[in-house]
This record gives sequence, C-alpha cells and structure tokens, in this order.
Amino acid sequence: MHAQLAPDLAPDLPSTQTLSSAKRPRGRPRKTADERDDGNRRQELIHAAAKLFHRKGFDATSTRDIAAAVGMRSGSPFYHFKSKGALLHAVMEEGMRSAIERQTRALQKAEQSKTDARWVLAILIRNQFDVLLGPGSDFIPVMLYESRALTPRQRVSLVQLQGDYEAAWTPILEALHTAGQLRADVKLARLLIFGALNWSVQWYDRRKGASLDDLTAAALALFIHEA
Amino acid sequence: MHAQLAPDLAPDLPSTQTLSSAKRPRGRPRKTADERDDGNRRQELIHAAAKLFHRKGFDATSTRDIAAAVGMRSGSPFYHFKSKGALLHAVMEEGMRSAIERQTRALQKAEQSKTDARWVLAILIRNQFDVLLGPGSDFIPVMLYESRALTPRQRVSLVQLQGDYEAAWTPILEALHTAGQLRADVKLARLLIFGALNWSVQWYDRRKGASLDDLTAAALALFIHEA
DNA sequence: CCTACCGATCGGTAGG
DNA sequence: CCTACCGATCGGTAGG
Repeated sequence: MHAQLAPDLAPDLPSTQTLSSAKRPRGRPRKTADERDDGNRRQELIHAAAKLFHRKGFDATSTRDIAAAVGMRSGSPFYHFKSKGALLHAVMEEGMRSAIERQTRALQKAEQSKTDARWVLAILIRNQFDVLLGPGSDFIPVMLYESRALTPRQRVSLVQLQGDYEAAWTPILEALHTAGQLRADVKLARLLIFGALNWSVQWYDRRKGASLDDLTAAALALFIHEA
Repeated sequence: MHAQLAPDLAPDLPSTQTLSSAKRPRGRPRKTADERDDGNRRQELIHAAAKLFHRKGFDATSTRDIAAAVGMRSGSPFYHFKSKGALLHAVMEEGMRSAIERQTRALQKAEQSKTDARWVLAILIRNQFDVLLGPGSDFIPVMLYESRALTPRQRVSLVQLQGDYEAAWTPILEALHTAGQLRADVKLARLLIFGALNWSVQWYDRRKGASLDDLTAAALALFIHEA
C-alpha cells in the first residue's frame, strides 16, 4: 500500500531564486493584526498564475510553481483557492471583466467623436489587440487557450461574460453588412474575425516589425470593403 | 528514499472497456515470425495519440491512455517511440505531410480548369477547412495547439514543413493584392487569414449549421474585395 | 512487445 | 499562512 517511511528529504523548498529574485524581503515579515491584505495576496496569486499558465500552459504549471512565484510554500495557495481549477477560473474571470471594462471605456471615448461604424470597429479591434498582446496581457490568452481544463459549470459563467463582450460587436458588424462594407454572413464573419485576431497570440512578437496599430490597419483593410 | 514494499496491487490494467470495445480479439494473437507489421503498430499508436492529444491535450493524455487505446500494456509504446514527446512529434509530422500532399493534389486538379487567383484561393481555403475539420482531422489541430510541448529541435523540422505548406499561398495572395482584391499588407494578411481559418477548430460543430462549403464562401466574401 | 518495477512529481489536506 | 505529509499518477526502463 505504499508506506511512506521517512519525511521527504528535501521538502518543497522553492527552487532557489530562478525568476523575479527580489520579490520579497528575506525573512518574510509577519503581518501585524490590522494589516490584513487578504485581497492582495489573492490578487498576487491570480497574476502569477496568469503569467505561468500563459507561458507554460495549465497542465504544465504546478501549484508549487505558482506558490514560489509569490513567495509562498507549496500548500498555501489552497488557503486562498480550493483547487487549481478554481484558480484558473479566477484568472479567466478577472481577464474577462477587465477586457469588458476596457472595451466599454474605449467605446465611450469613441462616441464623443464620430459614430462612423468603420471607425467604431477600428476601436474594437485595436482594443482587442491590446488585450491580447499589450503589456500585462496574460489573462485573455489563458482564457482563450486553456478553457479545455474548465469544468462545465465553470465554463457557463465565462460564456456569459464572453457574450457581454461580443454584444458590442454584433450591431457594428450588422451596420457594416447593411452598408455593403462587410460582405460575409454576419455570424460567420464574427467568428472568422475573432479567429484572425485571437490567433495573433501565436505569432505576434512585440519586439519585431509591426505595431498594434499596424495590425489594426491590416485587419481593417482585410475585412472592410469599400462602400 | 521511498521504498516500494510490494508490487502494485492493480498494476496497469487497461481500464475495462471504455471506448472502442471490439478493437482486438480477446487473447491477443501471437505474431507468427513472417508477419512483421512493425509499421502498422507504429501507425496505430500515432493515430490513437493524435485522437487523444486532440481531445484532451498533450499534457492531460498519459502514455497509458494511448497504450490502452491500441490494446498495449503501459510500457510498450516506448518500444516504438523513445519518449512521449517523440510520439507527439510523429503525430505532427504525419499531419503536415498529409496536409501538404492533399493541398498539392487539390491544386493540381484546379490547374486543369481555371487559373483565376480567386478560384485557387477558394481551393486552398476549402482544403484547409477539410484538414482542420473534416473526418479524421486530429493531426493538424494537435500540431496547431500543442506545439508548446515540442523541444526546440523538434520545432525546426516542423517549421520547415509549415514553410512548404504556406509556400503555395504566398503567390496567390500577392496576385490578389496586385489585382486590388486583397487590400491589406500581404504578410500580415496571410497571418490573419490563417488565424481566421485555424480558429474554426475552437467553434465549428460538424452537426450544426454551416457546412465546410459555407465556411469557405464566408471566408472568401470576408477577405476578397471586388476588383 | 509484456512484466514488474522505480523515482519524481503533483494536487491537496490536517493541524497549528 | 506554514509544516509535514499522503495517495495517486506519470514517464520511462531492465530484462526477457
């Protein structure tokens, strides 16, 4: 039955200082009672998890990796999240809420100037590239490429948020279709367009060639026909 | 040091008959000496692995899953492949070779009729959807979505094949660009178009709504402008 | 190709 | 949140 005869010889020490060395001071400081930063530690875990899930994938990232990245011991993430899957879900939910918020803000700015449908689409596409490829953009890629690991229950709550996000796109695409500037079936066009944008996560390199504005211009030129 | 005191109580028996029950007869038949089907067993492993890697992902698929799917014991895949990663690489290589071959054949047929660039692009897109979504299409999705698990050395041999595959697209896209039917920068357009097509793996459902011809028509309408 | 394993690692937990 | 674990599983191997 697999008896454990002795304690592990080298138990769960965070592998000495690989990345982000000076993250926290040496003897990790005891919290004074009125310094509860519960939400903060939770947020730190979510951010570290997003980064690691993005770089290595969900299955290839251990909860020990995540703990080490924020200076915790291996068991401690489970004080904040009841499972690794719950942490994944939190990453995705946070990513979607933030993406929706940014999209809403971008659209508000747009309404103050022109209401040209083509221009609004440009805003939406540019914001999407930002969320996918901009600085700190680990959350949405994780959400796009790791959803297989979700439970069905977790998935529904995210599909809801995705619906909210996409809701802003449909009327614009329909307006462009009516104006003859978007020729394909609107529903399929939306799926194909999202694919074109989302796939950029696989090939875009910040340090090389094109800027996010270049990408936006290319996408518009590709999808939108002359009136 | 973790002593193993007794043999596993339930050692590696393929979990009783879940999928593909009648795969091989009960007492698996001993091979007579002149019935070497080495290549066959290897192919079976590659196909089973493609299916499982596609459905569950590389990390979430165990070599035991794969062995069980072809009626082998847990250690036996390593007689054919020196590692799980080598099996993944074999899946991808097989997928690319087959995709290139199908693309070449499709183009040969096309040349016999019209040489209209738009028509050739339709052939290429339709073939791509076939390879991504048609029957038996597990290989290319695995190659697209699991390449993170490859070693750098394995990756280069595949990038080469991908280059061969894409080589057929570039002159067509350039011709369409010159003719004013493709407005975006050709290099970015190619990446965006591939994204639109490849992403269909995430949402397309054989049993619902659109056919592969519908998808092809929508993609053409989306990307190609009037002359 | 099977038998019989091994060492490593992983998600998670009880108790403080 | 840490300490000190556990049971399960995994990729892989020696020997036939």
